[in-house]
This record gives sequence, structure tokens and C-alpha cells, in this order.
Amino acid sequence: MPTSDRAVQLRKGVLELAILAVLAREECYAIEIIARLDAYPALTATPGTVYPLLARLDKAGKVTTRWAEAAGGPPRKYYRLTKEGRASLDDGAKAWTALSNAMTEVLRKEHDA
Amino acid sequence: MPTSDRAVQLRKGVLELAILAVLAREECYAIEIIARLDAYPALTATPGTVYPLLARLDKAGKVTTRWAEAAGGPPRKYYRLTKEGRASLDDGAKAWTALSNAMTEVLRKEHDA
DNA sequence: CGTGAGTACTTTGCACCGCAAGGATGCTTG
DNA sequence: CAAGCATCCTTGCGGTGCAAAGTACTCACG
Repeated sequence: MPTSDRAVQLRKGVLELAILAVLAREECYAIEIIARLDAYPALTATPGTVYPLLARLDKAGKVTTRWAEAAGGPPRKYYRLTKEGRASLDDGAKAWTALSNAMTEVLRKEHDA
Repeated sequence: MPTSDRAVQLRKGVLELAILAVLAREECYAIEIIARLDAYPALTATPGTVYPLLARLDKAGKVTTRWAEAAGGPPRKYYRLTKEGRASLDDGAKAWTALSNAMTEVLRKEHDA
């Protein structure tokens, strides 16, 4: 196990949000996304996680894809946020904030008390 | 909004932590825990979630249980945090903080940018 | 030319979690 | 005793993250 089992569970649902956020900045291809997330140690993700997730986003209409030839390597599949994707990101950011605030409060009131 | 709701996914792994935090304050029985969590709108949980979760905590040695007669109702099963449970809570709180900080940062840098 | 290294995409199968729905039991009150 | 409430527990489904393995394209080098 690369990370504790708890971290795996905590990440559920969060990675989708993180990826939407990354794509909000600019169009990316999968490995680029993974590299960006790697900048945040708690958010590292593997291809086995990211590719199915991107496929889901595509199917849900939250992103569009386009193939582009790359110099010195196989073609890359770029993902771009749609309006729906942007709305989903905004929505998710609110849900995250609500959850984050609730947890901060419960940990402070109950745990530290 | 069955299980496909984003909030449902975001909650994964978080509820265990929230329950450990509640039990850190004082011994509780299941319905009491649910009521406490209800004070935090983002953390409401149903019996179908809480009972299996508590059974897991028990099996993992993070809590101990004891039956107590209750005036005006069936006996209640009280859950109390063990040392391991306390350690798991401290550990989880750190993992949560790390994830929370990472998400806050990624949302700010990528989303708002 | 062909072999290997590096880049990039995809699929499969497993383990875990939250939840709705339903069921079982004990205590109280009319 | 019947109705109602409080409390506990189980089953089955859908969704997610992950490791592992597989495919395909390009370039460098002998």
C-alpha cells in the first residue's frame, strides 16, 4: 500500500473535484494532470485512477476531448472543461467547503475539547 | 439523488473520523451519535451507515461496547473509544488536515485563478 | 533494420464505503 | 393486547480509488 487505507477512503470524490479544478486553469492531457496533482502530496493519483475518472467526466459531459500529435511520443488526448463541467466544479467547491467547515468544527469541538 | 450524489462520495472515510471525534468527547450509543452529527448539516448520517461503521470500529479495536438498561426503552449499546481509537483519531485528523489544505490550495490556485 | 527505452493511453478485478430498505426486539401507554 | 416508539441489525446496490497488466507510438543506437 502506497498510502494508508484511510487516505484512500478520504480521497473518494475529492479527486474528481481536484481534476476539474486543474482543468479549469487550462486544457491538459492525463499525464500532465497527474503531474500537476503531484504538486499536492495529499492528492497524488495513479493512471489507474485518473483514466477511468476522465472517462467518466467525458461520458457525463463535463469535459470534451481532442487528440493532438506530440513531438517525440504517441499522440495525446487533451481534456477541456465544458460549461457543465465548470458548473459541476463550482457546485463541488461549495459542497467541499461545507464538508470542510463541518469537519474542522467537529474535530475542534469534540476532539480537542 | 441516490448514491450518485457528490456529497455521498465526498463523505467517504470522513464519517468514521467524525464519529471517532464525537466518541472522544464521551461515551455514546448509536442514535445519540447520529443526533450529534445532525448538528453539522454536512455530516448527517443514517442508521444504515452508522451501524455497520460502528461494527467495523469495534472489530478493529478502536472502540469497546457495553450494554446498558435504559429507562423507557430497549437497552442501549454504548461505544467508548480505546487507546487505539484515540490514536486512529489523531492520525486521521492529521490526514484530514493535509487533504483539506491541499484541496483549499488547489481550488484557490486552479479554480479561482 | 530492429531492438530497447521512454511516453502515453486503456482495461480488469478487487476492496471499501455510504445508503436505502427492510426486519427484529423491548418498553410504555391506552 | 394492541399500537407506537426507541433501539438495534442485516442485505444488496452503486460508486470510487488502486494495483497490475496490456497496447501502441516514437526515437536513438548499433
